[in-house]
Amino acid sequence: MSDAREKQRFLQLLRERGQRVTGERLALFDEIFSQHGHIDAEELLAAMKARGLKISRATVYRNLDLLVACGLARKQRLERNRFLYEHVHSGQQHDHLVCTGCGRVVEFISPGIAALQAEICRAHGFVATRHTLQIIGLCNQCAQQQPAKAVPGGRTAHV
Amino acid sequence: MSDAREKQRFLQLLRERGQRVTGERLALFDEIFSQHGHIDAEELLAAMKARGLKISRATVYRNLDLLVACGLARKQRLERNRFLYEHVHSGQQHDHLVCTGCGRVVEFISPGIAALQAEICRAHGFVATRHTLQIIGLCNQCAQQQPAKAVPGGRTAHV
DNA sequence: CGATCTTTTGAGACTGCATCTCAACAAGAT
DNA sequence: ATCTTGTTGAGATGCAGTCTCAAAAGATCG
Repeated sequence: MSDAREKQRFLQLLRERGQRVTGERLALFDEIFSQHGHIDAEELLAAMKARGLKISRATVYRNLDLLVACGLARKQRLERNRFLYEHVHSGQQHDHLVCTGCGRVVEFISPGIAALQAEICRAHGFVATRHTLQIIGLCNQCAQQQPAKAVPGGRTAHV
Repeated sequence: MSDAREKQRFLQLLRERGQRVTGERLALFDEIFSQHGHIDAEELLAAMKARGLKISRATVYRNLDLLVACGLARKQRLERNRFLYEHVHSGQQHDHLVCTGCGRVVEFISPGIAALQAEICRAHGFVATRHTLQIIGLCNQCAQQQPAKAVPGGRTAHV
């Protein structure tokens, strides 16, 4: 766990901002940094309650936003109706492959795409603060299970 | 207006699917194809009501999804809490620069990025059906108005 | 054209995620 | 220990989107 470093930074940022170090904040920090990947606010809330912590929904949402504001977490809207949060590791911004079959989310990093993005911004005089890139489709396994991916025709569900 | 061609296609698709050609569907089609850019469902509903059409929220949502299923429109989740819809022009998939200052959305196309994405999918054995790429930041004008973009520090709003 | 069958619509209830409210609480300063 | 002020919790509220079901309107056929 090299989270200690991040935690120090968190405490420091709180002090700089004149904000308080509360049990809830530390617990939330621990929870999100113990997660290996992405998690949404409701899951986080449930996980914390499951391990006996008393914390309210409002506090979870508030402090997730706080972590984001501190640059310690990232908030992304993926498919469907939810934000996903993930703790920031080493400042590397990455992008996502989202499988519509199993819901799995795989990260990837592409310096080439990043470079092209920078170029596009330059061309438009646009000052980027961040970006989100998701490639939606089927992962290896799911693609094999549904080989004949017919046109979503007929009177079947409107996805 | 080269929408006539698209409209024929829409009518044809409806028949193929055994679905009905209703006044509401045609009206919605006209509305979204008369829009030059992106629009969300609520705006669309409001716009249609404003011009005296009687149509319900449920119908708007249902038929937007239908247009998407027909490949005539695209649905994207951008920032904040809304889906944006846009009619598909010439099948060109494009990406978006989203200005947090004025809310403007500018489209761009980058074959280079598309190629890199394809490569990434290949490397992961991922079968992509689509993607969304947004670059969030400040457009030319807004960037000049807020030159000293300080760190979002202090006790100001948690964005 | 009118009867019939089936899809579609509309109004409003409902859902789920997220935010807001405000009194009670607790962290940090003195 | 006390005081000040940021923070919390419970529930209300907001909002986008979905669902329900009876009524209305396409399509089909005689």
